[in-house]
Amino acid sequence: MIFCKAFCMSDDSIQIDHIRAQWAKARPDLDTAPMGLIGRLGRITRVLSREMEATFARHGLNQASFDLLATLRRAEPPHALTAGQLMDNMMITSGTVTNRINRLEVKGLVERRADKEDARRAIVGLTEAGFALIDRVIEDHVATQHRLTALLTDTEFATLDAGLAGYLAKLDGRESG
Amino acid sequence: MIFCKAFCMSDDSIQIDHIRAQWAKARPDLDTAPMGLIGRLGRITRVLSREMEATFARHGLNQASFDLLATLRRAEPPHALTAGQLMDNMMITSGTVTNRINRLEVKGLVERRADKEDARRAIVGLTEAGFALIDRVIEDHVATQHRLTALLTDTEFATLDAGLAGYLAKLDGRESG
DNA sequence: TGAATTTATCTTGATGTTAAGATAATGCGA
DNA sequence: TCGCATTATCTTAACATCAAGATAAATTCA
Repeated sequence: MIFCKAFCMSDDSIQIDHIRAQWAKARPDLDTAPMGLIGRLGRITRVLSREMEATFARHGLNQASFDLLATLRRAEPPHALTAGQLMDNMMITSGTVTNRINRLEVKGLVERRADKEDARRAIVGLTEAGFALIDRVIEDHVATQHRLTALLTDTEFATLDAGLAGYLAKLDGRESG
Repeated sequence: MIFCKAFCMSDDSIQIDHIRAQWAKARPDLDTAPMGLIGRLGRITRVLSREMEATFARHGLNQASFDLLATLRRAEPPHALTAGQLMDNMMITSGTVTNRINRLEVKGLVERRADKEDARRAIVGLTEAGFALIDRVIEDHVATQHRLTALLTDTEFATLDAGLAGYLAKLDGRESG
């Protein structure tokens, strides 16, 4: 066997509560209640990411390339941004931006256009093929996200979404707020 | 500027709701409500991960190496597991397990011991140094997690934790349930 | 016993990420 | 105008991850 549990995510995968029970034995002095919440957040994100990656893979993309194409697609026409703007939008380092652009440029999905105002910059825009592709992928992606959240009732969805929004606001507003 | 927004996570970082507003303009036919919930999940996980990585880094570790040491520490005495057991526990591929063990073996934090029952296996155990280190790190880690969840009131914490637990149960119980 | 199969782990090659530093264009102040 | 700090991007080196396949030991069963 090369790989199993990580794909199945089945019941016998190690559960968060089981991990907490192990810690309770090994280090009964520790209060691991936060570990429960944070662990579940990470586990859910992981499960969802895997499913979404599968959607991207059907179109020959991954999370990284989808992220860049989607960022360009939802930008104002003509759907083009500089590397710096992409860095800010996607919250990744400059080296990662360069790498992502390069991969997509090779595939003919984006192109670098000279910026007449500042020769240091290149404007990265969707090619015709890139625009057509991301417009198909985003529909598939939204459908996948619907499927993944359809497990929740409307009330559960609203409660969870509100709880997450509140927590994110508090996390974001710590230093700068 | 090499890197800013991704570290600050300040108010001017691109917000989930802003992304949804962009999509509403670019593709008004799409219902992006699920994107809000899933996006916030991912964003929160990312913020928390970054803070926890900082804790690990203070001890010369990262998420990957902490994960392996912690898995061994909370296992039954003598705190040793085979590569396959580590693979199941950490939900990673066999190659990743090998790589993680190698890194920690070089650092003298874990050691491979021969398994008399099955020569294909090696039993991976904490060294004295590894045991002492993870026992210090886990305290720091738990403190970090407390700090990160202390932003929530008791009620908010309980509501969010219950919502996450319910969602995770539904995600896990799809195929196999 | 001996061949075929299964199991456990490791190796390889590709991709993605970051931090740090290199490269090169811009623009400000003297 | 010239020099220098700033800005924008790219390059490099190190590391993490996975899928696929290689290696080697154990097990099955004829």
